[in-house]
Amino acid sequence: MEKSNTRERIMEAALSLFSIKGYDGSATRDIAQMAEVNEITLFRHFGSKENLFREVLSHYAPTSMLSEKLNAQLQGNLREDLTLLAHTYLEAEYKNLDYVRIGIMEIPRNPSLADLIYTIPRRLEEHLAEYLTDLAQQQKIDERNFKLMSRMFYGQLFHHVLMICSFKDNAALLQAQSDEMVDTLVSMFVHTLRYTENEE
Amino acid sequence: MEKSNTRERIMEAALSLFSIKGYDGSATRDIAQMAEVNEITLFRHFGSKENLFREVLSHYAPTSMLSEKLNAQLQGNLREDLTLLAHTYLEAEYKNLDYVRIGIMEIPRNPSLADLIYTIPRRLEEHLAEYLTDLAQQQKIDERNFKLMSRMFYGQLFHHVLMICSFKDNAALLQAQSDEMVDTLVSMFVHTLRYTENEE
DNA sequence: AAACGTTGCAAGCAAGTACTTGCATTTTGT
DNA sequence: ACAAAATGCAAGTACTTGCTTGCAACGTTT
Repeated sequence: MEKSNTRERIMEAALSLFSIKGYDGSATRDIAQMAEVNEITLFRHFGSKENLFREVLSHYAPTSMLSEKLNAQLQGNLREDLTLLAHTYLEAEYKNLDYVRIGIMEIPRNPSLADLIYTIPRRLEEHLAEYLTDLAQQQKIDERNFKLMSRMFYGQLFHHVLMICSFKDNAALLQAQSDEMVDTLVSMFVHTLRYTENEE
Repeated sequence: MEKSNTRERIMEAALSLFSIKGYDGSATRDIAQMAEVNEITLFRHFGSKENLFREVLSHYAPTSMLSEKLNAQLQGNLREDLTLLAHTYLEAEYKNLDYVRIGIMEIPRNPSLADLIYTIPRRLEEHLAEYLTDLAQQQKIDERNFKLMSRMFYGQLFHHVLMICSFKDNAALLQAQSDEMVDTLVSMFVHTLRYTENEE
């Protein structure tokens, strides 16, 4: 095996550099050096810097089968389910911090990136909206604008991830407060939807 | 009067270009051209591109006397006050979209920028936390972690602004939904804090 | 051993970058 | 009206950028 991990090393270096210095700020020479590879090898593999950028994005793109996986685990208890959703989302995004930052930086240069970054939240939003609609039909919660509330739910979580991206120094501190934030967020939803916390 | 608005024009052009193409992506030539000024004039005024960048940031930095202004207008009615705070904040940030975008893009290049962008939210967070603490002492609302809740309040609003930055196309649509979002956000706080909506 | 694909090296090109110099021209303040 | 300050123009410097060419070394497969 071992068949040349060169390509992989280049892409990892590119992901890392792009996320720090942005597309324009990252020189192909520096990417190659970071990957411990000759610059020419980079071009032989990817043809152009723009190609490398695109391949990196698509390779590290969030697969987002999340909603399918989640459906199986939801129990019907609003508080527990929302907590599960929140933690699952945060965990997924923590692994993608570099990717998220690249997206945010390069959106103006390539607007279609916006759709890519927000792929996960988007799908999860729809998923949550459907879940809430179900609960409403069972008359367990009040009727509301569930699309909006779902967007707000994941918006709050995304904002938390963004803060961790932005303040790398205090990131540990913010991450430590994640649990309390999730608790509060979930509580707000539970209260607002007037969910009665019974067994069933 | 009229004493040469050249400097001003250059800074406006720089603000605009930086927010679209980022620091590295913006050529001094293009900035000068956009300002309808010779490139040399730019250097005579600012010395270097880096200097120009810094001057633009400090010049368009949010002054943020907001909290002082707001204190006078708060009535003691939680729902109305939160609504006022939210709309005031959103209005202020809408005017600073370029500034916000620059900050987000260039944070990795200059981490101290993070503090700058979040100046407004930070101060408002403290302000809101104090306000809620007051209400709690008057036993009008339940005791909670008000620092955290304040951060979440403005975090939600900031996220909304960020969406408008990112999706320039649907910006109008998102802006139209601002009011409903604020209503829902405020309602969540009112419900969660068990505020009894009486006269006083 | 032969053939092949992968990588490295030295050198360089064309274009773009921030920034400078010297001089002419316009605008402004007094 | 005159001096001073602000701006424009042409040309150019020193550097970086993405990217290419030609050739040699290495490892794997057959």
